[in-house]
Amino acid sequence: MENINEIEKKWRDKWEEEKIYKFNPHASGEKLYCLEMFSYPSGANLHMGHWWNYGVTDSWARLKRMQGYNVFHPMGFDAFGLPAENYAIKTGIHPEKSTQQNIKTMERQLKNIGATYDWDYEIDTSNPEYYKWSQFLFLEFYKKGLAYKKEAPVNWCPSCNTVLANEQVVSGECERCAEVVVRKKMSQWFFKITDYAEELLRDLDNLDWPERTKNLQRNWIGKSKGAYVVFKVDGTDQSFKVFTTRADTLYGATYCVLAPEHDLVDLITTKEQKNEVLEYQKAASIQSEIDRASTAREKTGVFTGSYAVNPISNKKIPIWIADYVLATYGTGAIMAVPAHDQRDFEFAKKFNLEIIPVVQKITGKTRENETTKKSIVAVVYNPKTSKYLTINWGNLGGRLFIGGTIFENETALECAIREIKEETGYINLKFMHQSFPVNHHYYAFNKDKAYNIDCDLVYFELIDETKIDQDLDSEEENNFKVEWASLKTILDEVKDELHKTAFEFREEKAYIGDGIHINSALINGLNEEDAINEITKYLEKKQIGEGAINYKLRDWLVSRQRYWGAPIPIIYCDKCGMVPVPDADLPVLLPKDAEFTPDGESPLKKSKEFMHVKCPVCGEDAKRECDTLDTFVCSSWYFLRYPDASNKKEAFNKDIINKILPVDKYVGGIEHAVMHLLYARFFTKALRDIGYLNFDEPFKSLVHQGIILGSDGEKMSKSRGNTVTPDPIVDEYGADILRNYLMFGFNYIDGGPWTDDGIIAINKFYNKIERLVKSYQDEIKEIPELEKSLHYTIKNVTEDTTNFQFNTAIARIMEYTNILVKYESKGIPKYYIEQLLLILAPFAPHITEELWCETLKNEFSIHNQKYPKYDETKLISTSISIGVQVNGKLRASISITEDMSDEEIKTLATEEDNVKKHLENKEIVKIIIVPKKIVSIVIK
RNA sequence: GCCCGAGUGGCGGAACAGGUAGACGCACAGGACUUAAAAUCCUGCGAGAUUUAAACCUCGUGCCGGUUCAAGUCCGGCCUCGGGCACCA
Repeated sequence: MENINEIEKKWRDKWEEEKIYKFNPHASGEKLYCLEMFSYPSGANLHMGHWWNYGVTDSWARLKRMQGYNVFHPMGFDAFGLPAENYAIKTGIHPEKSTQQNIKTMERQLKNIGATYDWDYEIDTSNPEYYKWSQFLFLEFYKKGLAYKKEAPVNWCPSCNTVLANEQVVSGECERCAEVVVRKKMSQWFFKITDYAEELLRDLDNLDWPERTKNLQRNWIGKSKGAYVVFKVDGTDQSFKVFTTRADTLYGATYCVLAPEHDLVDLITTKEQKNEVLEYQKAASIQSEIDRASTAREKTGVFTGSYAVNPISNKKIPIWIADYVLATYGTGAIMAVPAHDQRDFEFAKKFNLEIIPVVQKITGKTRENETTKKSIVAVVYNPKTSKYLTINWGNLGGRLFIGGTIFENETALECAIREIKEETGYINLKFMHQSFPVNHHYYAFNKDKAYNIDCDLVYFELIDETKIDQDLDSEEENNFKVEWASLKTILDEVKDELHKTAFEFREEKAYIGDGIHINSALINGLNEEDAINEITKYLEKKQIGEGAINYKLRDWLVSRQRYWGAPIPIIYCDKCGMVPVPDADLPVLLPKDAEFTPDGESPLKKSKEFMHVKCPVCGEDAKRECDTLDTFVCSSWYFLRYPDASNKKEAFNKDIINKILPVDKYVGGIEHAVMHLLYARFFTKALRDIGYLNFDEPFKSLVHQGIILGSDGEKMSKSRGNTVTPDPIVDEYGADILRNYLMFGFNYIDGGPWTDDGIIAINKFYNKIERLVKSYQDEIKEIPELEKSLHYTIKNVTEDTTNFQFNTAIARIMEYTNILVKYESKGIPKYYIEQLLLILAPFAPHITEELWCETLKNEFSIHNQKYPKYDETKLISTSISIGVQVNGKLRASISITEDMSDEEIKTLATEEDNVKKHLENKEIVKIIIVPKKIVSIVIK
């Protein structure tokens, strides 16, 4: 289109002037709250991601709007945050100034998209009118005990000079700047999100959210079921609680481990161990999270000198401290069961602690009247050839390792050596280790006997090939071959469950599977589930433990040592202690004169005027809290403010928001899965409980747009130099063309690498439409082909757009357009042109408005028209082409009518030349007719 | 290690509930119009065999197997890539 930029501007001005997108809460039509995640007002122009998120979702909202929904579609800015502050440090320009400038720029840019936002509801989280209410809600939480201050080990980002929430630490690095996070003990503000762990988890089930996002949250909340067990410290009054998911293994707990930060450590460490313990604690405290969390690292730890008492076996067991136990999960202390936990196993091996197996793996099937005996399976490895010694029994039992029955007065090891010698002749063996025994059940056909055997697994390495004669009995003599087998051969050919287990256990490790309990007086013979129940019952009866649930989710750390955020409205008074700022004194304004020097201290602390305050209770001199709120706090409730954005008396009016919320469609990136999206859910639930809201979830339906990558398939970034800016495209082709290209060229959920190729195609498509519109005829005439195609198009475009499948929606419009082209020379009745424009209106708001008003001379505005509806009866075709399969292979296609009987269809299908050919000399077994889909003929 | 998601032409991507794989478009090739080019329009376009040509045939949705008249789609076992969590007791 000529002068596209002018045309687009003309209509945007007109829309604004006529206020056609003004939201009226009282208008008729079902309410529909469509929201895109708001963005940070960066100084630069909009990037492709903004167009992708905002432009495309706007088309969705437009379609709903034309369908008669009363759509609420606001926009605003998440304006607090580090970039503005860092910019201030660099340039000396105050964050407020740069932020306001950026917001101006961005508003202008956003308007160029041509979206349906009602700017009267705009939000700026850095505006005192807004953050006053962020502070108010903080105090509401404080008054309900949902906000508290606590000294705790917290995540510190040395580059951002502030603490971070757990959610903002990504693989041990700062989410924002990728600096390695360190652990610091500090007094900080938290929100009690953990109170809602269970509800946050449970309510996920009923949300119309992408499954993977729900999974991310489930994972993050990390529920696990288990039990608390109390351990007494031997010879003292002290005791400590541990959390375990395997209470059934309590008899196997041979030591305990406390986190180095555990409060009890100082109290129970003996004099002799004091130095070592202190040193270890110090070393642990300066470690980065990455180092500490590495599973690859060798286990370290120190003995405290004290002993605990195993509450069920009453055995004295040593108490150690080790950094593989985390202070922040469970109780910060564990009972160690080295036989059945890999970490404990590694630790016990290294420090020579006792290992007692209490769960025995079962292989084979149990039968009645079993004879018990003891036996071994021996695995011999030849390191020179990397092969294992096996016996190939052929049809009698396949490939096995060496097995045999233990004689009286013989140990498992002796038995293994004897059997290897007898069966294979090898005598120079190095004993490696013996693993936990297995309980094996089998039936011997030759003896007609069932066995229940206790089987020890013994492992050797071959020293050399020295061999003596085998000592075989007559039965064995001709029935097996001794063979060295490779790893692959063993994995392929050893089928026996016991021998497979023997091979699996060749590496020394803990056995974490199910089985029957042994060495466990109360629960011997039980499986894991029953044993856990029994032990939990026992603990509860004796009042030394109880069933319990634990979550990985930690409380949300909300205070930040930065300037550009909402000040935390708390006052510290020597006399009265911690005092909330009275509601009437809100907002606590950010001081203009703060210094931003990033030295780890809160900048607000340096403003004397700010810090100094009179205590609201006693009137004495007091000090303000100098930390600010995490920007995620401000973005956790913005969707509640939008519908009542200019309310000066309250954060939001209950009646208004309970009508417009929850958000019906929320669109934004998946990167917020366990930050914003989790926090917002928490806020909603907390505010519901405080009495403000009557709904449980903020976002009923959620869509994540994929990511538009650079043409190299990598994420767009300045440093990679692969960014594509929208501006030149908008200048050349206009906003509608860019929006449509984004919709058509990618799957919205997937995104993908950018290419320029398709833009010209979309431009051509709209040129074609412009030409078609100009060729309209005033006559009124129904053209059956167009009629059918039109309704098919309406149906598909409506459905696909509703599902965010814009690419296929546009494909269907292209099909309709291609059919219109066929009629171009004959002249197309105006009706079919109008319908085309109406269908297109949500996708190309400017172009369709221009053609609607200027070319067709219709009344302004196309966007106030009703979206076309399809008529099911128009979709019925006189004839349908369906396939004919013979034995599953497509052989022909036939044309049928809706009213044809099955018999007629059969006749038609079998008389098709090519079908006939395939039926020659064959017998028809059956013919399956799937209505309107396919005919399938089965022959013999 | 655990939990997700994805693998379809040269490319972006379609295929709704197991029913004619490759819609729509890009790129490419051929043609029409034109003095010429652009624009536009028409035709072809998964691979292979055969053929003067067409019909037609075989193979084909990461790999191996299974269920079914029929599998991109369902089931079992892998491979590769991407994402999340990760010493969570």
